[in-house]
Amino acid sequence: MTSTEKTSTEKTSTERTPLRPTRQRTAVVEAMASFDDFRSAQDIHDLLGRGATPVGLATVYRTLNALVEAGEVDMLRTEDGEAIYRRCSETHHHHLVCRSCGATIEVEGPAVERWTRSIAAEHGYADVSHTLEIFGTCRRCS
Amino acid sequence: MTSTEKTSTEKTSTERTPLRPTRQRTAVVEAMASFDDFRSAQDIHDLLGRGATPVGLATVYRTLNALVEAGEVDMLRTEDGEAIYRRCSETHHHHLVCRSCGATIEVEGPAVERWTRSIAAEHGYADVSHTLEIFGTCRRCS
DNA sequence: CGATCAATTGAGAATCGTTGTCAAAGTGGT
DNA sequence: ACCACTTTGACAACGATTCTCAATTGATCG
Repeated sequence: MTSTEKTSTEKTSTERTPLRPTRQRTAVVEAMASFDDFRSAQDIHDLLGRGATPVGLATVYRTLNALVEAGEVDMLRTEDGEAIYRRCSETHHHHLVCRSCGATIEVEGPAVERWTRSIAAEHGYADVSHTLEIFGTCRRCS
Repeated sequence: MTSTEKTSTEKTSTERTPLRPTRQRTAVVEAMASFDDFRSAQDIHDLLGRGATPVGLATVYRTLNALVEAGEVDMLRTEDGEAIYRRCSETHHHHLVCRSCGATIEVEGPAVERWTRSIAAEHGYADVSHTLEIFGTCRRCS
C-alpha cells in the first residue's frame, strides 16, 4: 500500500485547483496518447465509451480543457469552428492537417515566426501570439 | 480574399448563382461598410434591426456567407469558435488584431503564402488552404 | 476504521451560434 | 400580367459546448 504523504500543507493560497488524478482523467490522458491526429471531443468520448472506462461527455470536455490549459494538449479549430484536440510536443509548431482524415504533420517555420514578430513590432503591438494552420487533403484521401 | 485562402475550385462547372441585388442584401452590404472591426453575424443583425431596414437573421447569415464566398468579406473565428466578419480589401491578406480593443491591421505575407503552399506540396497535400492570424496588444491598449 | 468535506462526476437540461424548412413574397424575363 | 425561379423570414432543428446539481469519490484527519 502506497501511503502518499504530502509534505504538510502545500495548498498555495488562492486559485490553484488541486486537480486530482481520477480514474476518468487518467483514461482521457491515455486515450490522448493512443492516436496521432486531431480528434474532436466527441470522438474521444466515443473512443472511451467503447473501452473499459467510459467517461461522461462533460468530463471529457472538462478534462480536455484542463489539459489544454496545462499545455499538454493542442487545441485548434476546424474550418467550421469545431474544436479538435491532440497531445502535443513541447516545441512551438504548426500543423498541416488533412481535412478529411485528420492526418496531421507538424511543421516548423522559423521564418514565419520571425515575420509575425517583426510585423507586430512594426505596428507597435506587444505580447504577440499567432495561429497558423494549414489544411489540405492528404494523398490517400484525394 | 479571406485570410483563409482556398487554392481549390469550390463551385465546379455549374453557373454562378445570379445573386440578385435585393433590399436586404444591399442593407447588409451597407452595414458592413459602416464599421471597421470584426463583428459577429448577430451583431450585424442587431445593427440592421435598429435601422430602417430590418433583415432576418437567417438572411444575414446567408448574405454574409455569400459575401465571404465572393471574397468581399473576411471571416475568421474567435478563440471560442464564433465567426466574425468584416469587409475586406481585394488582396489576400492576414490580420494583426488587438486582443483587447479589436483594432485590426491587414498585413500581407507573400513569403508565407509560398511557404505554406510548398510545405503542403512537399507532403502531398492538395486543395491547400491556411489560416494565419496574429494577436497582440496594440500600443494604446498596453 | 470511519467521519468529513471538498473535488469530481455524469445525465440531462440549457445555451448559443448556425443552418434547414417551407410557405409567402419578390423579381426578371417574356 | 404571367410564369418560373429566387429570396425571405419566422421558427424549428442541430450540433457543439457548457451548466446544473445530486450522487459519488478521494484525500485527510482523528
